[in-house]
Amino acid sequence: MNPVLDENPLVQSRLAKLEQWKKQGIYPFGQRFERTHLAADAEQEYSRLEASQGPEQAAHQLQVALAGRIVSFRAHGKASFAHLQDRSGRIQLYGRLNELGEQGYQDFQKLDLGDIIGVRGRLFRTHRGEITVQVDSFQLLSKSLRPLPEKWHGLKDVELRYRQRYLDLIVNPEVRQVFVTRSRIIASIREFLTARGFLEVETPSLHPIAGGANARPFKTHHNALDMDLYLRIAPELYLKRLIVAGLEKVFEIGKNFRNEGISIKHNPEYTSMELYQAYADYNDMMAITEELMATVAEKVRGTLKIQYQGTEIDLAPPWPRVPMLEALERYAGVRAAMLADDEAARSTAARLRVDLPPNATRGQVINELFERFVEPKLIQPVFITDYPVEISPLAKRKHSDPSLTDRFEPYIYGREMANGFSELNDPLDQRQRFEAQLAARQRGDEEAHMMDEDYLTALEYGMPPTGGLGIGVDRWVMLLTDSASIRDVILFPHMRLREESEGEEAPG
RNA sequence: GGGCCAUUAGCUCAGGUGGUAGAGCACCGGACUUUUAAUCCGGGUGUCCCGGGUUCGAGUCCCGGAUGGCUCACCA
Repeated sequence: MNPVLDENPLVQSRLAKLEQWKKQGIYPFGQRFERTHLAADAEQEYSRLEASQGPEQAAHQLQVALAGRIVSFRAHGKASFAHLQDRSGRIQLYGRLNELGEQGYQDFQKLDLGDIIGVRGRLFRTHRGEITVQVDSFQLLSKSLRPLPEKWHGLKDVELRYRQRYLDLIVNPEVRQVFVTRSRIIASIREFLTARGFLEVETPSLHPIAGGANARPFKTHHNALDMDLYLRIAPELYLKRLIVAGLEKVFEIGKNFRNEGISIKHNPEYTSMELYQAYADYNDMMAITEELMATVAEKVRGTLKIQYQGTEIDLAPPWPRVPMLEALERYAGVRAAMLADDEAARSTAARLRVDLPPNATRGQVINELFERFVEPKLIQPVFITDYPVEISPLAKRKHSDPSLTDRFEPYIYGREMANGFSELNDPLDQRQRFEAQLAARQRGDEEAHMMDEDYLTALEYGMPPTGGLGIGVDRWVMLLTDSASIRDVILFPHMRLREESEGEEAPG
């Protein structure tokens, strides 16, 4: 990434060619070009022609106009081969002196890897069997001034791949495939939900109060209003206002922003899908979760048995439902009796050498023990249910045990994939929960909720019993594209700013 | 933020114990009208991440810093 364009000799030679084109009266950053085919369509149509008319008859019959980037070039004296890449793939070009003429062929040889051209020609099949465009004419549509990464090894440097994703996408076809799959996943989600009567909505990203999740927000400022705002950490509380409004079935796919660490599983901005359904509960949400995830997997992978990082995951519903306390006993040997109250829970944690704040509640202990001992073991899809009320400030209490909630999270490959519950619609209980969160905040928990009076007002008008669900789309895409890092499924993952090369920091 | 590792040509990478920087691709010049990682002949194009230090001499050793990867902590 040399900011000074003309220092690099490779760039120098391309700039020289640029001048040559200009001298010939050809502006090297051209106009629109009318294509007749994409590379893949041209190949397909030619194959059909061969099948119907026979290979000899088909040759040089099909006229095409294609456009794309030159990604390989093999000169053979008075004839040259190249590959042209467009969004559908690559097709070979064959340019000869015979068709192009003296000047045309000279120009053809002046092309550099990376140049973007439009070609017109006729298809034929070479001796080696590759469908190829015999180029009759071409025009330079955009001159490339920088050399592309290596053609055989591609671009490996992870930092360059993320920082200059366009290069990654040009030279690494499997990367392009990941993002095509990502797009298909999101399209499938929309299709699935709209077919079931859900309304897609868009709620604000700038929140006066960051709510709907336990997370640290980014802060920003509105100048004209002279008002601090937060980038949303979840759309939840706005979507539930829409349930109060009577929209009944809504969903939103969008970005959340969390001011927290970056890791293989975390990007500061990430995509979530949240849905809310009036008159439903968390059992309905589990059903919709497994059905949605299975349907999308089937659509993009063609199977419910997918490979992830060498492990087979079977997404076929129904997935088992296991209450959290039961999971703790089954996977960690911790019985519910050992977690009877705050005191007992803390001493159990101490015995298991799990560090917790001295005033940790029973719910926090349960959550901590679960994450530590159970989560990594949940490889095949499973719903963990009945989360402690202390860590679920927006979920409805269980009828049978008010210390727990009607909440679930599906786990796959040891990862939390989603979060859903029967929504708390009792405004009085909700106020108490917020107050408990405020108390936690005062004790230094920066991720605890803020008081949201406006949301409470909405609840006070009456919200129907509602099931809600949030899915982390990026992690889902990781699973379905067998990607190890969240950065491999985000086009431009967050990267630190490069240090300016001038030595601005004081020596010693 | 802590720990470990990495950073050498446009790209992919080599460079025991300190002694004038290398290969493949790409690029430049030449040959070649069905090649495909084309081939053949000739050419190395460099801020060895940055800044100090040790040394007669540093890509290599020491210190500090930057960026990235993995990992731990926090989170989805």
